Amino acid sequence: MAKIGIKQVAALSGVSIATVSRTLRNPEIVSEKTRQKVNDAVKKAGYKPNKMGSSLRTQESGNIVVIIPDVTDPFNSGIICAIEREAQKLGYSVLLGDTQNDPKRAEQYAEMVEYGQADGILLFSYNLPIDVTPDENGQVNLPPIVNVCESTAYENIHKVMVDDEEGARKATQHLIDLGHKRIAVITGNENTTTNQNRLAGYQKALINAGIELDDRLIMQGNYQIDSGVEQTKKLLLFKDRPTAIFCFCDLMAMGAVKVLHDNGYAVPNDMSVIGFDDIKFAEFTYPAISTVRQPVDEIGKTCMHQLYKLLKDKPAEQYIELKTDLIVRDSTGPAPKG
Amino acid sequence: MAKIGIKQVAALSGVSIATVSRTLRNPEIVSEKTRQKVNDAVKKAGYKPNKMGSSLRTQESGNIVVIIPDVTDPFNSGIICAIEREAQKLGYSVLLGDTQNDPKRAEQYAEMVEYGQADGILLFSYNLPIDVTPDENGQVNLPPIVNVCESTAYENIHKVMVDDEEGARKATQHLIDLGHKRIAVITGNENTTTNQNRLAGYQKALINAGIELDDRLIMQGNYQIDSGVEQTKKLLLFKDRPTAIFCFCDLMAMGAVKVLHDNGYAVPNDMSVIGFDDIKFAEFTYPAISTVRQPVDEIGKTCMHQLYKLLKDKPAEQYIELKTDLIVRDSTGPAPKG
DNA sequence: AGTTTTTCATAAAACGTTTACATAATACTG
DNA sequence: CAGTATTATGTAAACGTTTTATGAAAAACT
Repeated sequence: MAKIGIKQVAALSGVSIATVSRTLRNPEIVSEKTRQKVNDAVKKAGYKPNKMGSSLRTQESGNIVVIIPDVTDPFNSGIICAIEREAQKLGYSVLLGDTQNDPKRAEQYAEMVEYGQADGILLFSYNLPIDVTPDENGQVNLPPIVNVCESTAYENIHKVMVDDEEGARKATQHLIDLGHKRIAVITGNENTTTNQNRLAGYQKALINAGIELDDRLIMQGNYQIDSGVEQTKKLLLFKDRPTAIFCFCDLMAMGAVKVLHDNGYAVPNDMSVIGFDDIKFAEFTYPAISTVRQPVDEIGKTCMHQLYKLLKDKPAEQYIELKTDLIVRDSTGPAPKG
Repeated sequence: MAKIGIKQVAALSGVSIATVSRTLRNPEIVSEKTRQKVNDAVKKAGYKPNKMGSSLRTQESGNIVVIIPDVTDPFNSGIICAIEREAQKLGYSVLLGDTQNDPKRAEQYAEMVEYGQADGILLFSYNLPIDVTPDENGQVNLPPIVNVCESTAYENIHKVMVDDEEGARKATQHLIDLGHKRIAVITGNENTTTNQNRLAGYQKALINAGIELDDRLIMQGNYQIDSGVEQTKKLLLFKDRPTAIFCFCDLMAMGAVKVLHDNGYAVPNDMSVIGFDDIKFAEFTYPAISTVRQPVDEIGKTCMHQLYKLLKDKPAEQYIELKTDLIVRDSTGPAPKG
């Protein structure tokens, strides 16, 4: 069984290969009659246009690569899922670029566009895996790339962000409203912009409420569940324990709740816990975790659309900021008396 | 700035393009001297070989597509992560094929190899998205594909499976050993092979222990967390409640534990719960969930290696079965007296 | 009928590689 | 040193498309 390419289809339908190609890509410019013939032949032969051939010719791979630290994180996998759905609608395939937090790997993935393996990049990271030193003409030539959630220092790049500061402010305010005064945080990785913004939001809320900042209540986590566990343990050792813990992601909140339970604390009666992200299972833990919802589907959809515009040389907003929602569930409650 | 291709590098280093290509792909067959020249030119020009060009010529995309129902499931994302790591080592990129449980999409992803967009398939599904009706010569020509975890009915295909039956048997036996007699299960999607095998394991363990089967204790779940919630609620309505629940995945176990807590049951004192998979956060819930560990990294690694063999026309084992481990944590305990 | 316009199809030239084959250069043999 | 084996390079033909000229045929005007 000889391999069937466009040539075979052309022969079968008695037209030139150019006509076959046109029938498939620009049906409207070929006459009804020949279109029919060609389509029949395509179907009969079971012709599948070779992607590499067309990619080579059009100089478009039809792929995008999403560079993300860890697919295993439920927040990330939620985003990826949303992206993929949207990418497919727009005719793109997604290459997975799980970096495992390794900048080297991020660079390798980013290079995919230089190699023509991908047309654009969706970047979830605060460090830029591409070179932005200007060339002799002072021009930086960026690949189509949109920076999502985590912001790189490089300004001149399209971004889709979440209002982390406001989100954190709302969470903190929620705790304050419940009467909490000693509110600890377990942060994410120190250098991430999400972390910095959330921290700012937390501090602003406290200041705003006239609560003195206490750096001892700022525990350094890393967005991973174990750090939620570790840091909570440390907090419990304090003589003047906090009455509430704001974790910068739900995963750490899960870890916190776990430690609290393990040590006989009731949540929220003895200690309130609030997370961030609203991952899928936040509502299925016990108690259901109060959190700040990030609009995962919207993030995925938006960043893919932004990238699409760049890919198609259409104008795209330089900066888009999405809003969060405070989701109050059962892990936050009034501050214990005394 | 003209685009730099192999031609420019050839010109720059004063050799033919063939030599450049050889220097890059088969350095050993080109003389030390010219190799030097070429490599210098490559570096100076910042040459990045175009993937589409080479793919077209070699008829290899260098991509594999992993077809999986839902990246958002922590078990799945764990696997994907493992696969990706291994794929990279072997020089392959991974295209994400999240089907959202839609067979249509699975077929589309599978077609990627017909279109030359991917070289092989890693399939996590019990229905086959490719056509296996024999041609005129009675031959089926399969793409390079390995079927993982979930088994399709089609025998003549390479598989990497987990011993689900034994895993389920061990879990059930563990409960039996703790004195439980009324052991409910919350199953996965009815048609999946994993589900059938786990069910078989459960039943065999019971029979083996001389415990009468009670179909009312078999609750139909779907591997999603909400179904753990729903089905557990139903179980609690029974006059003769079970004393233990075996959930066919950890997610459903989380749901079960949640419902139990919400309704005032202590786990494991009033009711034991055991899961399956050992997803990353199983140990961080409260109580930490006892479960049957699937060797996620090994699964990912093994199936990728198997696929690699197929891709390189090397002999590959038709069937590989990996073992599970019983992980006893805190959600299972002795059956309540009386 | 002759001219212009429109529509449709073709031939051929890319796209950027790799590689079979041919040739040139070098090393080895007796 | 001629003759042969070996090694290193170059030439040119693929790989499977899309698309730009280009031309032929058909349709629409004088």
